[in-house]
Amino acid sequence: MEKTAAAVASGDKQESTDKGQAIVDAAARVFLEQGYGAASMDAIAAEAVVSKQTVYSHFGSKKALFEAIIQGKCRGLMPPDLLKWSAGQDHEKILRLFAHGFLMTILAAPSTALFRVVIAESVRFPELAAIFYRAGPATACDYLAGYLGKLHQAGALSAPEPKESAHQFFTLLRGDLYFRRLLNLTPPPRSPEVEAVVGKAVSAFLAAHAPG
Amino acid sequence: MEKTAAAVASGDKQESTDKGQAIVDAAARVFLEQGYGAASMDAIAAEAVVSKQTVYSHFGSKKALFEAIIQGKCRGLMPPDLLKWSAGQDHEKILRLFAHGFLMTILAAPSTALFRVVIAESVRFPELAAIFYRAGPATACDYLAGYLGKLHQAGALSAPEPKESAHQFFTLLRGDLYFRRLLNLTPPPRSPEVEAVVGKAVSAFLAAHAPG
DNA sequence: ACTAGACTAGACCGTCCAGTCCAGTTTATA
DNA sequence: TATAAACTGGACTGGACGGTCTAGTCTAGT
Repeated sequence: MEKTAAAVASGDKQESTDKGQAIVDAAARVFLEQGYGAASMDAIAAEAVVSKQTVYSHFGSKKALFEAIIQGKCRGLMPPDLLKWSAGQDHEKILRLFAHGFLMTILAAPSTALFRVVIAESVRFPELAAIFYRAGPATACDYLAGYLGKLHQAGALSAPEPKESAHQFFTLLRGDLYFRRLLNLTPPPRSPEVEAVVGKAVSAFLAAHAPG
Repeated sequence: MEKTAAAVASGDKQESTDKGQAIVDAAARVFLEQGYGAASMDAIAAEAVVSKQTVYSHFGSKKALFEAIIQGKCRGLMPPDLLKWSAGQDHEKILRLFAHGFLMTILAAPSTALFRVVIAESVRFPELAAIFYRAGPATACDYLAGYLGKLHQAGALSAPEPKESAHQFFTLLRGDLYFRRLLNLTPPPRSPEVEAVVGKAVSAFLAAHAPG
């Protein structure tokens, strides 16, 4: 019972037990694949190879389980190493590398599945949408804005409002390919296709931020 | 019975009868508000002030009704007059006007509601996602590409690949505001906020397409 | 050996929903 | 006015689902 209460109260805690982790994994799979409404607790229990009662012991309700899963997935949205770059290098190259990693991440199946579910449930679960935004786009934007601010000070490019510029950078990356991906009209792209998008986006961004 | 068969066979036909139209309107409201799964046929019948049997006489099943509604909504996605512009004017001003109208349309409640539902059901109803894409983004893109092609020939800006450029224009418009709107984190914006987005987007676009 | 607590399998309850059926009523047309 | 079609309203079926309950098993610590 201790575990139950703890898990329900603070979704932050990692489910340490085998069963708990199995439930989390299974629920993530089922929810991201089928959405909140279509996912059944029976299906999740079966997927976790666990009795339904065990699911309810760990997470008191379908809603609580869903919120815990989505919050957990949001936490892992942005790979932290993606935003590490050393100063004093060719900034165009760095931007390209960063953009490539970012796009490959958000175009991959897990990210799009999560995004679709969050959008679909943004009316029923407004907090989850906010958590998603903060953990994903907002975080990435903050990091990039810091870097752009340094570039601006160094005179490498003109970005007097780094946050605005960072938003525009990500906006350029979320182009038609991302749009079609969201609508499930195209499978996760390979690196070369992403490279093409990155090239055009970075060029346009630098053109719009030419120094002087 | 004639109407029934016809309506089911070809979703293209307009529901001309009062009841038929009432069902279409009600279903659109309920589906866009609640999504496919959460919408019940009883609720739709009640909303249309019609018996459930009448709903089933016009549209044979929930799936058929949903597809007809979404297809109909997609058809009206892009206001046709939005893309009419006369030649020989200040092209920056024209682009701004066009962008403003486009953004106001896609940020309004009906468009975002439709988009959310289409994304949510893009796995269960892949054809609907394709129809949406063709009727909305693809159509708008084609029109703009035509205009950009003329501007390129006239030397007003450099757009050797008008379709690519058109995509980039729309991409710039679908910025952070659009993103937050999708996630239901912000209400439909007023004209001034949209104007600010348009200003930055058009500036960046023109900078990246400077002639010569 | 005893005990506490996690776990299982599955029956079970109440609810909701897609879709059917039907007896009776309205409406338009000939 | 006669007739056919559209429509109504509500009962009904069959099944799914969220959530609860119970009887009993397994395991670890004492």
